Amino acid sequence: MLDPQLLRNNAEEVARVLRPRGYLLDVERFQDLEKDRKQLQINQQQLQHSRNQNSKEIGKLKAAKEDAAELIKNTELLGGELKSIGDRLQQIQLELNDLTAGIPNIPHESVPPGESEDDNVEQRRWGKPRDFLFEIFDHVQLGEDLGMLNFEQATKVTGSRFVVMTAGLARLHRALIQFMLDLHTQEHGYEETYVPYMVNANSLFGTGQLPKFEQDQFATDTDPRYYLIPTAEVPVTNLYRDEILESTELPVRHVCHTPCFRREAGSYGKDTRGMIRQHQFEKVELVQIVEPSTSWAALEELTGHAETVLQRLELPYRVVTLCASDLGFSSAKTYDLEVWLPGQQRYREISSCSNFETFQARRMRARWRNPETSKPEYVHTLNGSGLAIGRTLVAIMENYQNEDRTISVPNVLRPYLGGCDRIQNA
RNA sequence: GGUGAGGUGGCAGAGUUCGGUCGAUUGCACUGGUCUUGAAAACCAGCAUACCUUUGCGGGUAUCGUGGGUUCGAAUCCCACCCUCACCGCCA
Repeated sequence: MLDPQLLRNNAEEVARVLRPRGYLLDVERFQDLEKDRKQLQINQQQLQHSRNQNSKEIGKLKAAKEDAAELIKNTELLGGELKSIGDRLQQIQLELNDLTAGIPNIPHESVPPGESEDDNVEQRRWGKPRDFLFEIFDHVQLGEDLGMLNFEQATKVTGSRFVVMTAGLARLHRALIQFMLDLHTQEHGYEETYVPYMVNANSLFGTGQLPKFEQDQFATDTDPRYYLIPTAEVPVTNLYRDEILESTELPVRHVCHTPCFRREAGSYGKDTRGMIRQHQFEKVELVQIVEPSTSWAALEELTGHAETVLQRLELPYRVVTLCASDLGFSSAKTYDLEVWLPGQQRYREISSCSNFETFQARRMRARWRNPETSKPEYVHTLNGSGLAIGRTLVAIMENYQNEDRTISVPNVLRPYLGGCDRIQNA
C-alpha cells in the first residue's frame, strides 16, 4: 500500500514512476473517485454534525422534562438523507480501496528501467563455472540414474510438478536445510522460527499476495478459507501485523525453514522438466524488520547473508538487480542471486532479496515507536531466500557431478552427512 | 464436536444493570517540566487512530472484534458472523 497522502497529492508523479513497472495508474479515475469521496464525506459530516447537535439538545430537553417532539421530527428527516449519502460513500470507498490495494510499490530510484528480465543489471559474479572434462548431465538425469529422484511416483501420488527423493539425495536435501539454519543463526544473528504453513487471508493481504495473486495460491475450502503459504515471508512478516515495536527491539531478524506451495499459474510451459519449478519446495527464508533509516544498508547485508551460503557451498553465482518491470508487486528493490547450472549452461534464480520499505508495513499496520517523535511509525520490512533448498540441491548435483555419475558432497555439508563425501548407489 | 466465559486506547482494566454531558474512569508504560551534583523517588502537565477543515490557534466526523438492525441518539439494546480463552469429548 502506498502512502495515501502521496497518492492524493501527487497522483501524476506516482503514475510516472510506476510506468516503468508496467503499471498504468488511471489517474483520472482515481482523482474522480477522490473528488466524489471528499464531497460526500463533507456532506455526510455536516449532516452528522446537525444530527448530533439535535440529539444532544433532545437529551437536554428530555432531562428537563420539556417537549422535544418537534425537534425529534426534524431530526428524523436527516436520517434518510444520511442513509443515502452513506451508501454512496461506502460504494466509492470500496472502489477506492480496490484501486489502491492493487497499486504496486514504487521502485527505488536505483532500480534500472527495463522491459523484461533481460534488462536486469548484473552487479557482480562470484566463483568460476567449472570446466568439465567429461560429458555432463542435468540433475534429472543424474538423480534418476542414482535412483534417488522420482517424478513419476510424485505424479502418481499427487500430480505434475512434484517430486519424490530418497536415500542420499533426500538426506543431502535435509542437510542443506540444517546447514543454512545453523549458518544464519550462529553467524548472522537470526532467530530460528517455526510458523504455521497455512495462513488466513489477512496475512496474504499484508505481504501483498492478495488481492491480486489469489490464483497463485493453494487454498482450503473451509470457512474461513486458509491458504498454503507460498513463502515463509507471509507468516513470519505477519507476526508483526498490528504490532508496535519498541526501538530497542529493532532490528528483528528471523530465519525460518518452511515448505512453500505455489500454483505456478501462468507458467504452464516453463521449466516443466526437473525440480526447478515445483508446486511444493523447501526454503530457508530470512526476514528483517528494521528502522526505516537503516533498511537500505540492511538489504545489502541480508543479500550478503544469502551470498555466504553459496560461497560456503562453493557454487558460482552472480547478483543481479531486478529491473523495474521484473520487480515483485510489493518490492521497492530486489537483488536476485543466480546460481550457475551446468545442465542449463546458464545462471538461474536461487534467491530473491527485497526491501519493501513501508509498503507491507502499511498493509499490516506494523509499526515501531520512534524515540525522536515518540509516535508509532511504519517499519521497513525486508526478506530474502537464504536459500531455496530444491534449487540449491539441483545446483550441487550439477556442479559437483563426477564422471562416474556420483555426486561429491560440498565440504561444509559433510558433517551433516556423517562425514559422507559422495552421493552414490549403495 | 459439546458447554461456558469473553473481545474496550501501547498494556492492564472500568463502564454495558436503567441507551443521552463516554472517545471513554483508573493504574502502568511513555513524553515534557519541577526538585537533585547526577540518577531514582515524589510532584505537575501531556499522551489513541484516521479523515475533513483552518496560514495558525482551533473546529468537525468516524472508530469500544466485524457486519447489519432498532432509535432523534448505541461501547451500552436486537440479529448474524469472526476470533480468543476455559473445561469436556475425540485424536496425533
